[in-house]
Order: sequence, then C-alpha cells, then structure tokens
Amino acid sequence: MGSKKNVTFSDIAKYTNFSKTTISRYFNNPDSLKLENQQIISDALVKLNYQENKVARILANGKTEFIGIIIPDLYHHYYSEMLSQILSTYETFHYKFLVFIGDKSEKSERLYIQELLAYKIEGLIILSHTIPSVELSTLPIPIVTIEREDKFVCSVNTDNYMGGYQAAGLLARHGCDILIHVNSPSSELVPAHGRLLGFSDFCREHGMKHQVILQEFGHTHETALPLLTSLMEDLARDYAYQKKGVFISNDTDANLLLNLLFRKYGTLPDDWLLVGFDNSPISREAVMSISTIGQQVDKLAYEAVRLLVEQMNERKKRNPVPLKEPVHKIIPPVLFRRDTTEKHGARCRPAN
Amino acid sequence: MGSKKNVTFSDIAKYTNFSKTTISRYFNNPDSLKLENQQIISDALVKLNYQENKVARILANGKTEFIGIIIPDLYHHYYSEMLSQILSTYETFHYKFLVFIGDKSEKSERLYIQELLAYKIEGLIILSHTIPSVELSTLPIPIVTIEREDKFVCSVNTDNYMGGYQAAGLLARHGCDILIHVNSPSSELVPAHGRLLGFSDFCREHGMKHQVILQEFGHTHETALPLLTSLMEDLARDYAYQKKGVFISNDTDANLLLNLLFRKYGTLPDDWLLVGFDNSPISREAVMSISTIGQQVDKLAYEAVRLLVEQMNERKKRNPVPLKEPVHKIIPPVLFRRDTTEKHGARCRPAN
DNA sequence: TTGTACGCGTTATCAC
DNA sequence: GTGATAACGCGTACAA
Repeated sequence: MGSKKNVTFSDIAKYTNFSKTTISRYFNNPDSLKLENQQIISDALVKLNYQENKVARILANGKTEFIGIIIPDLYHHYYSEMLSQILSTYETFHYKFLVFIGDKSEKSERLYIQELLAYKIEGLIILSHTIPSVELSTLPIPIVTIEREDKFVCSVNTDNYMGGYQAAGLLARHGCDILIHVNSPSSELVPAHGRLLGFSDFCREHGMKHQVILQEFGHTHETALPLLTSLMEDLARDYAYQKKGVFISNDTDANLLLNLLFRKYGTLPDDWLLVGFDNSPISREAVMSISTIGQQVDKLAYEAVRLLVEQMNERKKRNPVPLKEPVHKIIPPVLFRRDTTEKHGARCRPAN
Repeated sequence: MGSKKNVTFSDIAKYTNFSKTTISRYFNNPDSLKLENQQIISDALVKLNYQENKVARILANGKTEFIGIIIPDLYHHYYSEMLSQILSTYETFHYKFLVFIGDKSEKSERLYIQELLAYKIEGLIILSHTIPSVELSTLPIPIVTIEREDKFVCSVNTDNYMGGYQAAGLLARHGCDILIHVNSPSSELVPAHGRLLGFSDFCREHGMKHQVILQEFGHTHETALPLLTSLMEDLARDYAYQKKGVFISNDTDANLLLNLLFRKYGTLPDDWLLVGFDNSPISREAVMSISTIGQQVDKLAYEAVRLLVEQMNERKKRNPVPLKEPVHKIIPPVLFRRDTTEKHGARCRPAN
C-alpha cells in the first residue's frame, strides 16, 4: 500500500503465475481465458490495486482515443453549449477530448495543432475561424469543422439559408410592411452568410419590401448601444407608420434593441416585430421573450463527432478508403415563436 | 511523403549519423550539442518531416502534462467562463486539459476519474459536487476543487461571506428599510453558504431589519416564474411603503424578478432595490443593468491551476514533501454597482 | 560533446 | 488456452 511504483502486468503475471500476455488478454479479450482463470486475475487486480495505464497501451497499439477541439471562446453561449454537447458524446463513442481555446493568432493556433498532433489525436474538430480549410486539409488526420469556412474539409453546419428564409417568412406572415435584416458583414464562404441569402430570397420571391443592413456592433454593450440606438431611430423615422419586421442575426443584439425600444416606448410597440438568431438564454430571459432561429446544437455536435469517428475507424482498417470529397452535413434550424412576434399576432388574430 | 510509418529518432539518427540519444538531447537540452550539429539535426527534421510523439515521451519519463477537469455543466455562464479561464492557463503552465462534464451520477463520475487516472493525469480540478472530498482525498494525485465542499482537499473559493456582507452593505447604504436575502437552501459545507452568513451578520451588526428566504426556484423559467411572482407579491404586501433591498443569490433569478417588476409597474419602482450574484451576462443585458456580486473567475481559475501545479512539481522532486493540511485559497468578490441600486441612489443624492 | 544499453507498460505475432 | 518475445518511440544512467 502506497508503494512508489505502479503495479504492472508483470507484477500481476508473477503474482498469478500467468504471463503478461494472458493478463493483457484478460482486458482485451477476456473470453479467451477460462472462467476460472478470469476470476484469479480479477482477484489479483484488486489485491494488488492495479491501475490501468492507457499511455503504454497507446504506444503499443497506436490508438489514443483522443479527439482535439479548437474553439474560439466559451463566452458565447452557442460555443459553450456546443462544447458541452461534444464532450457529452463521450458516453457514446468513448473518445477523450483535448480542448484548446483558439481566440488568438493564426500562429498560436498552429502551435495548438502541433501540440495536439504530438499527443497523437486521432481526429480534430475545429470551430475557430483563423486557419483556412485548405491548410487544415493538409493535416494527417481527419478534420471536421462546425459553422465555419469548410471548402476543403468535412463539416457540419446549420441550414442557415433555411433559417433566414424562416425568419423572413415568420415576419411576413404577421403582416409586416417592411422586412429588415441586420447582420455583421461576413465572407460568403462562411455558412452564416446563408442567413442573408435565405432572407433576401424569401423577400424577393414573395415581393416583400426589404432592406439588409450590414453593420458590426462589436462585442460589448458600450460599443453596441449607441450604434443600435441610432439604428432604431433611423428605422423608426424611415418606416414610420409601417409595420417593421426586424431579423437580427444574434440574440444578444436583438435583446439590446428590445431593451432600447422598451426604454423608449415602455413596451414593444405594435409596429415592431423582432426575430433573433441562436436561441441563446437571453432570448428567453429578456423582458419579453424573443422569437429566434435556433441551431440544433446537440445534433450539430453529435454529427460532427460521428462524422469524425467514421473516418477515424476507416483509417484503422487494413485497406482504408479515404473520402474523395469532403462531406458537408446540414442540420435544419428550429424556429422559436415567442412574444416579440406572437404577441402582436395574438392581438390581431385572437382565434389563431 | 505520405509514407505510412512515422519518422522516429532512429530515422533521424541514421540520416544524420548521430545516435538516438543525441537526437533526444537536441530536443531536451539543445545547448549540450555544438551549434553546428544542432543545425544538421534541425535540417534533418524538416527534411524528414518529423512529428514529435509525446506519448512515447510520457512512457519514458512519466510526465503527461495532463490535468483532468470535471465540471458540472457549461450551461451556466459561471462554469463556462471558469473552464475558459482554466484552459487559458495553457499559455502559462503548458498543461493540457482532459475535460469531462460531470452532471451525472456519482458512479459515472467515478468512472471519469478512473479514465483520467488511466491516462496518467498529474492533477485533477473538480467543480462538480457529487463526490465528497473525503473520497477525493484518497486519490493518488493532487486535487484542487473550486467552490464546492472541500474539507479534505485543496481548494480555491470566493470569499462568499464578504460577498453577502457587501451586498447587504450596499443595500443598507441606499437607505433600505428591510433587507431580504433570497437563496436556495444549501449545505453549510459549501462555500456559497457563506453568502447567507455574511448577509445576516451585516444586518445583525448594523441593526438592520432583515429576512432570509430559502427557496428552490428550479432551473427553468417555467418553474421559477410562478414562484418568483408570488414571492414578489408577498414582499410587496408584507413590506408595503417600505424600501425593500433584495439580495438574490444568482443573476438569473434577479433578472426574472426585475422583469416581473417591470411588467407589473412598467419600471423598477423606487421602493425596490436589487442585487444579484455572479456578474453573469444577463446582469448587464437586462432591461435595467443589475447590481451584482461578481466572482473573480480569472483569479479563481489561475490560482486553482497554480496550486495544482505547485503540488505536481513537488511530487517530481527527489524528496517530495506532501502538504500536511489541505490549502484553501480565498479570492475576494467584486461588487458591481449598477442601475438596480444606483438609479435610486442617484436620484436621492444627485451630488454623490 | 556524443554513444551504448536498457527501461517505461502495454500489445502483436508467433509458437505451443 | 496460454506463453515467449519483439515491437512501440523516447529518456536516461553510464560510459567514453
């Protein structure tokens, strides 16, 4: 008890008069031992207080069961929930996760990847945006990205186009005169850009008057507040007496706008409807619950890991058949109708 | 290029006509080689495209540089920020983190610990509450807990007592007639219990009229809303015409109460003051910014890792001196004065 | 300053 | 069913 050295297969072998091989088999293929001997070894394990050493196992069979994750931050609820869901797949796939926060430079992110490769991770999940997918595709292990530029690697993304389309549809159904989409300017290569397309297409297809406002509001209240204030005032002026349907592509800013409206009018005026994006906690916790387009984070996470595990398994076969083309999996979004749209609707059509 | 087998020290040794030892030294003690030879090896590394293998290194020297983390969830901002800060210490200490979400049973959590031990983690950070510290103290590696029962292990905690004291003090300074503390019933062993003590002590020491309400509001809007509604009505009735200072020990519920008040009165009435706990995003994003007691998550995280690393380093010495007693590090909280208290104060004493 | 030989704890390949 | 032996890739006395 409390002896310095760890108990190894050798010790157990000596103690039980078996060979190391047999001990190994006890763990990896127990049925190949006779029941009687299984029991003997089993007893010895507790008697000697054996602690398994998977590092040695890795060295011997090359399987680390490690997956690396690089995620931009955990500040946004979207990311922390995603990480949570990814980690939860341990219950299913039994892969362990080495996690890095990659909100730094490209250089440091490459360092993270090198570190992960040094630990012989079998696959890598990337949510950060810094390293282009061409470069990722050159790595010697399977890669899956989530909601980022993914041209040359496998990915799992939300159907952002449908999300934008749904948001516009919801606002249109409530009889808005003008549909406004507020978004930060983004590359056409990132999936989130689809929201804009979906929104615009719906409006065009249905002959809706609409406007797209591309603006960066920054990451703090302090920067966002004045910008959103003037946005609100502009819209109120430009579209006075018109029913304004605003689709803001994140809940945080939607909430901010809602609060500004509340402070100005004491409530959400009847000629304002709001739809956010993400279904983050604030959309439920706001003064008035915010309608929003939610991503199915659990499914995104699960599919990402599944897609990765599939490829990792393929590589372990004697004749691995690598993918010819990167696979891009699409998960539909979910529309949450809440007070910032339904309150009005309920008033207009109480029967519905 | 694309050859199946990995390049090893042997390959480099052959290629450069050095021995494996010299290659090893190049990595671990480069100054012991002459500059010229360092260059030769360096060139060979890129030529052969060597990828280091830390798994083999671990087996040889026993140092994994792994730290395990078990955290209850990432849904609460407090936990996700904590995890983020812990992971960020990679920049300082270069330890890698294996993360498990431990919101399950005691049994599954023990399994996580076994798995972590199998990967030879050098230390373990525990934020989940399921396994008592007596049991944790028997593990063969250093343990540090954060904000949980910690009698038999090292820990880092917020000075909850001071937090409760400060909250009461803030409300008292604003001339409240009655101070109310709302909290969920908790064991006296968990650090959070200190909030209650600090609050009560302040009130007693300063002869403030006060009431403590211990109630569980659950984890969803649906369960919390009716309970908080009746709480609000009870308080409004019991303390009509009195200035009510309410210290709710989490921001989510504080926000909910604020919203209820807003819906009822259209604003936060002058006879209501609110202080929350955690400084979570909602406290800033609410209709009216919520005064709150914040934990210094960055410091908690850093100190936890530092405390752990210290002990892990101690163990690597030839004559390790284990701690006689568990160390409990205390971090002061930070008071954020915001609109739910200062708005009133500003009105009463505009000069201040 | 560099090399030899062995150990780390497991798995894989044979052979029996 | 079970055992001997050689990997796996690197670190480290010890020797030179």
